[in-house]
Parts: sequence; C-alpha cells; structure tokens
Amino acid sequence: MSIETDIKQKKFRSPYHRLTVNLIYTSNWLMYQQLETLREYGITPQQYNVLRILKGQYPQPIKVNAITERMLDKTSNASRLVDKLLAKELLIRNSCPSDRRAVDVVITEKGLDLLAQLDPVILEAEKNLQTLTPEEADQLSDLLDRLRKTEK
Amino acid sequence: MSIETDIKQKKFRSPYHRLTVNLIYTSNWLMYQQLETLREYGITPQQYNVLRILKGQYPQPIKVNAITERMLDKTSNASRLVDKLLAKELLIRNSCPSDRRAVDVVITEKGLDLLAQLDPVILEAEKNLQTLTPEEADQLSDLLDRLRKTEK
DNA sequence: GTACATTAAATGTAATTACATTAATATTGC
DNA sequence: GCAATATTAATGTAATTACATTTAATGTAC
Repeated sequence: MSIETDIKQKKFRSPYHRLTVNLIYTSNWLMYQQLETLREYGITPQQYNVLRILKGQYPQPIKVNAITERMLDKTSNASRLVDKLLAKELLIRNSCPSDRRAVDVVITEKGLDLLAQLDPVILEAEKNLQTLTPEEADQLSDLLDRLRKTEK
Repeated sequence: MSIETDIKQKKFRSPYHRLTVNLIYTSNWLMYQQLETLREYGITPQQYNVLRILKGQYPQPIKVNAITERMLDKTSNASRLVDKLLAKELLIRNSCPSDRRAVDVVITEKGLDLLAQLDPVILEAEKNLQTLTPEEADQLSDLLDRLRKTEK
C-alpha cells in the first residue's frame, strides 16, 4: 500500500514531506514488528540492540558510552538498559581498573544463548522485507545514507 | 556518513539487515530533529501529527479513532494526545450527537495559528533533506512503499 | 599540588508509552 | 424487544523515556 492509502492523506506539499512521513511511518511499522517478535523472549528492541553490540565485541568488554555511540537511538539511556539486562543475567558489569569512572560490560553465556535462540526468528522476520531485491535494498540504504548528509 | 560509520558496525549479515538498521537509525535521526524543532513551541511530534490531521479536516470534526487511523504511529493513544492538546486550547472536543460513544474533535483558531507559525520553521527543516533531488526523494518513498508490501 | 574543567555513569523526576481493562453506547441475530 | 457482541473512548498501571542533575574520577593549567 502506498503511504497515501496507509495514512489516508491524499496530498503532500513536496516529495520531501512525503518522504519524511513515509520514513517515520515505515520505521514505526518495522519497529512494531520487532517489538512483537522480541516480546515473547522478554526483551525490547533497544535491549536487543545492546546485546548485539556486546556480542560484536565479545569476549572484549565495552564501556557504557561506547554502547551509546553504537546504538540506533543515540538518545537512549544505555546505563539503564544495562541495568535491565544485568537483572536478567544477560551481561556482567565490572568497574574498569584503568578508569574507575567507567564500567566494562560483557555479554554472558546466557546472553549469547538468547541471541542464538533469536537468530532464526529474526531471520524469519527479515523475509518480510524480501519484496525488494537485494539490489533494491542496497539502493534504499544508500539513499538513506545520502539523506542524512546534512548531519552535523 | 554511511550507516557503517554512524553506528561503527563494519558488516551486516545481508542487505536487508543493513536496510533495517539504516531505516530505524535514519528515522530516529529525523524524529529527533522534529522533536528539537517543535520543542520551543511546546508540542511533541505526535501532538503535531494530530494537529495536522485536524487541520486537514477543518472545519469538519473528526473522531478520535479516525485520528488514530491517520497517525504515523498507529499504536499511539489518541485519546490522551487529544487531552493534552485540549489543555493547551489547541482543539475542542464535543460528544457526537449521532453516536454518544464518539467524540468530535475540531482544531481551534489558536491551533491553526500555531500551525501557521510552525509552517516556515518546518519548511526550513525540510531543507536539510534536499541533499536528495525531488526525483530521488520520490524514488526513496516508492521503495519504502514496496518494502511494506507484506503488511497484513 | 590545587583549582577548574571535563568525562563517565548513575539517578531523580515528570512525562509519555504500552498494554490491558473498563464504561458507555450501538449493532446484530434471534 | 432482548441478549450477545462489537465499537468507541477513557483510564489504570507499570515500564520506559526525556531531560536535567549528581557523583565520582580524571585531565589540565597554573
């Protein structure tokens, strides 16, 4: 369905306006799918994002601010997300010896297990996107990169 | 900057994975800009979305569930958003005579004034997106429409 | 070394959101 | 007409988020 039909709006003032609306709408649509997929595994998309970052570093530790830098939502409160994941024993947190302000975070076996369990589920969800060819997906990605070029 | 640089991730498992990440990241980037733009006017992006919908109907009233259908985030609680905007006197709310479960919502003069005041500001913000040509913006929009084709 | 600025993480709080439930009314099947 | 079902909006609540502030430690200038 076109964005016009989805949000019942016939006209947009410009291609850029239509794009803005479409981008936010599509992202919400995608996030909602993720939320539903992850729900039964007891984590949120943001927590999943943190776990993936930790796995990318494993077995190296990573600091809380480095997590933030890699997150999709730069305004998220990594400290509290780490708290939640710690409570679920999906990661461990140790104060860093060389800088006692900082903390080192590492994913646990349990965390890695959860990710492994999620892999096929996420892959299955990804199939929903295959209405686009891989080339078109790349093309879309590149356009998104260029859209953000004004970023300061 | 490419998404790889922005979130410091070198590899993605597939073009679809890269696209997912890029889409959510770009949407967050855009939403944050909106949030900052609107902040000094005392409304949130969702409240702005509601006001725009009301303006589109003006001077016709619109019901709360019809607002939800037109919103970018279908899971948002239109009833509470209407509450907030009512408190700011940006809309009026009257129970519908023909269906006493429903309420008719109409934007006020004050609401229209706020939108008019915001128009140039929003247009200015839109200029940030003009690193793409209008044709590319349309192309991007069309790809997003096609991406959602699996929607049930 | 001391004062000042900076950085890292945690926390207080108010507002918002997600999710389920409720209350009131309308619609449908009989 | 009446009971069962569906629809509309509002609300209770627990969790999350935004935003500012705090605490602790480090770095820098003198």
